[in-house]
Amino acid sequence: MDDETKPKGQMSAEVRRELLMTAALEVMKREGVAAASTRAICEEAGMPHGAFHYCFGSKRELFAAILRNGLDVPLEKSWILLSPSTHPEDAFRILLRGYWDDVVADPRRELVLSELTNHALRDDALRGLPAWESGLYRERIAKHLSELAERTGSEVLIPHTDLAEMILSAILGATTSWLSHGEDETARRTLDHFAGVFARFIHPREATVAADL
Amino acid sequence: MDDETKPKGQMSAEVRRELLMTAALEVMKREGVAAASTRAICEEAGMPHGAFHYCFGSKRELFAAILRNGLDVPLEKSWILLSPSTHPEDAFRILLRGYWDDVVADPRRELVLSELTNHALRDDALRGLPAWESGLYRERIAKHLSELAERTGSEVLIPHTDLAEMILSAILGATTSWLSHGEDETARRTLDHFAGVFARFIHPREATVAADL
DNA sequence: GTCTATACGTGGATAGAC
DNA sequence: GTCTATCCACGTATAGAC
Repeated sequence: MDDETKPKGQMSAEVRRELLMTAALEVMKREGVAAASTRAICEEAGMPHGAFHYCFGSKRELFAAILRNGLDVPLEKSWILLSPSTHPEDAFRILLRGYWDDVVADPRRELVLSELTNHALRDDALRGLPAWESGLYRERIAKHLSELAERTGSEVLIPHTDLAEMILSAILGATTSWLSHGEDETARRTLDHFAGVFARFIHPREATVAADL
Repeated sequence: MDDETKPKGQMSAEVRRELLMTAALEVMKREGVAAASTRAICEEAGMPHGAFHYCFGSKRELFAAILRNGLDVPLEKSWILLSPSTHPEDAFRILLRGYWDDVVADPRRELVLSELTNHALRDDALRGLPAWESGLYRERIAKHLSELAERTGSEVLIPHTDLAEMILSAILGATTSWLSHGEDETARRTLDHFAGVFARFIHPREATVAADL
């Protein structure tokens, strides 16, 4: 039962940091980022309040750790679902629906993501993290677009990063809007519309060109 | 100079409420919603702290008043710019660029809008306001779409509210993404791409149909 | 390393003087 | 109506006992 060699309820600061981070996210989802005080987080983690400050130098460090860890892995899973034979028309629909499944599976998470991003943007020491994360996602999507185009022998009509940013914006916007109005069906329909739109940016390459191989 | 009949620095509670609301927005833009304490707001407005609680019963009431007042008037101005002869192709570009001009004219405002919405979503007494505002905007856009279609003798290929929601999502998403990465050119390009996309949902009606009139 | 106790500031809200 | 003084809960962070 005891996978630690330490005598009592002792555990490495490393483990404690993990516990505090997950506890923090739990509190944030339940009561909001503003309510996630160091006291509330420690209580959630079952630790005394004093534990906090020998795991993290300050609350800001905890925020930085959470943001750096990456909160969501948008789309990453769903790209894998695409088989080489998948039509671009269907590809984006599968992709956005996969994303939406993740959202409805844990809706509060999206609100936390927005709150955390806003929080970071207001803090000089954290302001860089949203930009970094945003760029990371865009690059990933752009890379997947290249692979998709190559696999299906198609070409993307605009720069890959442009389409990636559009996809990111559409996802983000539909989700944000849904947080406000709460209409599941509307969000689903909006994403489906966008899927159709994005597919039109993927154009099958001429057969004659393919023959060059 | 004195447009008040009251003897001293006296002013109606009505006026004070207005002053507090604008002061609150000022503080929020400068330091964030979280930093907008009743004390900070009163200081900004040049009032003593005690003034707050005979203008608003609670801080929540101030938030409700601000949210109900409507923070942004998205697109509303720009629709007017469209002349009857404007091609749908150009219409959306004019529209989204007009929106973006407003954003860059006062960038902090968008961050505040996001913060305020998140705040409201966490408060049982305020949760309804974002939904109400969201629905209002969608309706307005849908109405303008109808007018645009009628004026140009075109038809919209999907339900007007569907396209309205897409426009709203695209705007919201592009703005939110821009708040993170801060790249003005990227945002502008993204919105232009979306403008082109939306135009394809507007289809000129058959000349033969128009002849029916 | 671990945790208790505490320091110190700030928040929203109110009582009561003017 | 207007404002001062104050209450009390809660925030981050630290000092120091174990």
